[in-house]
Amino acid sequence: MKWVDQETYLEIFPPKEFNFEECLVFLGRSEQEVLHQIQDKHVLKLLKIGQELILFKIGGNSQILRIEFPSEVPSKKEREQVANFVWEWFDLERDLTYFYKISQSDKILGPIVQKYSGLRIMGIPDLFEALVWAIIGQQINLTFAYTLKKRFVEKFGESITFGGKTFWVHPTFQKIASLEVDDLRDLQFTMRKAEYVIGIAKAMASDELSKEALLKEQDFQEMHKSLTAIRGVGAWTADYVIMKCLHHPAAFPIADVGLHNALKLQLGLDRKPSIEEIKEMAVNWEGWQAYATFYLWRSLYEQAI
DNA sequence: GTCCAGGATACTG
DNA sequence: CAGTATCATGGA
Repeated sequence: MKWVDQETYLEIFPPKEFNFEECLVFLGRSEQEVLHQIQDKHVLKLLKIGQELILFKIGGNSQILRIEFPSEVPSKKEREQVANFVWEWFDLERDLTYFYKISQSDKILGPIVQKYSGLRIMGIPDLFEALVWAIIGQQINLTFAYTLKKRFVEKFGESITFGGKTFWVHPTFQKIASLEVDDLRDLQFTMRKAEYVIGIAKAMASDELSKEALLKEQDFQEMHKSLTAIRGVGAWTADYVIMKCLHHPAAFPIADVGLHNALKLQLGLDRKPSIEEIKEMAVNWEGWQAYATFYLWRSLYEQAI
């Protein structure tokens, strides 16, 4: 991680192939997002480190990210954790050279990689948050998924209010582990989704499930197997979490409806491609399926504007 | 009113 | 073991 602690603010130096504005576009895709806010080309986010709630604001360009603390400057140790979080959130450890190289000769990826050059997979570093978001999003439209997430966060998360705006952190698994199914059904979770989310919270509270343990597995197949062993986590959810939280670039949520729609649009098809057809399109994406998927999602978002 | 949503599981034959 | 029903609600 390349960064400098300037005491009252931080500077982070991303690798090449980075475009802050492209990342901002993705972060700003929903009006209903509650876990960060976009204001005047800056992102504001609240993070809980230990017992402290830390509000920070990111601005920048392709060369540098500058992180400020509008409310209160945290301790040196906390500042380092904020820098670590941002580094992971923007997937800055990843070298995209090879992805861009294989994209050049790819009919599908070529145009979109050029168009959205510098976009990085915006992650969900918190495992519980990643799993909950994936489960909420199963088989419902994204607008409704955001509505459910907002209710969930505002009911069980923590917040601070600063400058007339309220900032939220995602509920902890410790808190959700103590809930009953009806607590989530009240928010219009389905019975099954309520059970899945509470079950996962309990597994994490008892340390049967943790990000550290999953990352130690090192092998993509093993991670996938461990995740799909969890009730409520099928292949799509496992790939989504491996992509957004465990940062494995070969994760491929191939059954994703958004992916299907993006491919249909890019190729001008009159129907969505089949799984088999997608496998053929993706032969040259080997090792980079997660980035291919993320860029295709990005192409879909622009269409919605 | 109809169809489909960033799927997964339980049930059925 | 493969196909089918069910979940539950919103948006187009």
